Amino acid sequence: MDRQAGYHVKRAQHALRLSMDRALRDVGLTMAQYALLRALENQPDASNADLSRACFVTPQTMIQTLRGLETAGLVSRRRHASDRRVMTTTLTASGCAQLSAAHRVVDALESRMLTGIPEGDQQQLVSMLEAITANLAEDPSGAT
Amino acid sequence: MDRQAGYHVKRAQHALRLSMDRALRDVGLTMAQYALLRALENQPDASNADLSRACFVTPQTMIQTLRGLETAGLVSRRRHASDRRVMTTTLTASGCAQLSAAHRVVDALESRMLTGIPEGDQQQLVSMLEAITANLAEDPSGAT
DNA sequence: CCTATCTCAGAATAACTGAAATGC
DNA sequence: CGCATTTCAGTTTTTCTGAGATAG
Repeated sequence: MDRQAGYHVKRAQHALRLSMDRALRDVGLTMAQYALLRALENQPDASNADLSRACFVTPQTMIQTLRGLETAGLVSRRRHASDRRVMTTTLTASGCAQLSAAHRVVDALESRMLTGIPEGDQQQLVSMLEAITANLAEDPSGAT
Repeated sequence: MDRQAGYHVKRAQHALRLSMDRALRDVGLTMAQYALLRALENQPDASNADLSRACFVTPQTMIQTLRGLETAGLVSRRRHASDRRVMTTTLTASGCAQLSAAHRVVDALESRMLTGIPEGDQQQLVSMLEAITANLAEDPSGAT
């Protein structure tokens, strides 16, 4: 009867990813791009290092996404005022608009996803998922 | 306050995947190989087509995993008795042993993952994840 | 003839590791 | 000097799409 929860987490995430990919494609964004824009919304003027930490990818991976969005005109980058190592990133007007459009389709998807689950249960779901993530993060491989 | 549940599903699955990869590496299996072996345990003598459906990948993807396990001697394949198109796959003794070892580390991981979550809540978690998966599967793109 | 299965081959993806330049 | 940030370059991994052979 064991070995169920992990399977269902994977199943749910797989279904979510497929739906997200499809929904975001209509808006012209990939998952990685959307994640970046969301991170930037939460943390304006973030650096590449900030964004890669927020999205759990390496800076080398993040910068490719970043360049794609810069080329597309959704973000712009400039040198940090006081720390000249850093390139800060900001949403352009066009990027804001595209993010809003993405939010609409993602909110609709999230709403569909949670259909039939009472509000209180949804909060408990989030709590349990947070607990799972925290439990798994406790490194058992010995990084002191 | 919205757009939370999807994020947490992704976070949890990401943490789970990292932990699973590490745990299974000690046993000498990849996630894809473990998924295949589990599917085969649930459905002995499955065909490539069966396994690919069970694991939600294409037959072309599955056959590569299958060949890897065949070369490693964990599964063996032979022609189906009555339908000569089909190649059935079975666990070898070595495959059974390796799957058992994998079950041990995965069960331990699952147990760690669910630390502090009461039994009843765990069942509710599974129920909600099933609901989420079902809700997302309802195709809104117009396939009749 | 239509459908399902298996499999070869090539391509696109998405992430990684290594390494080097710059600045605090 | 040690550390953080950015970025170039190369690689690995995973999965996919296309195509074709075989069989029910």
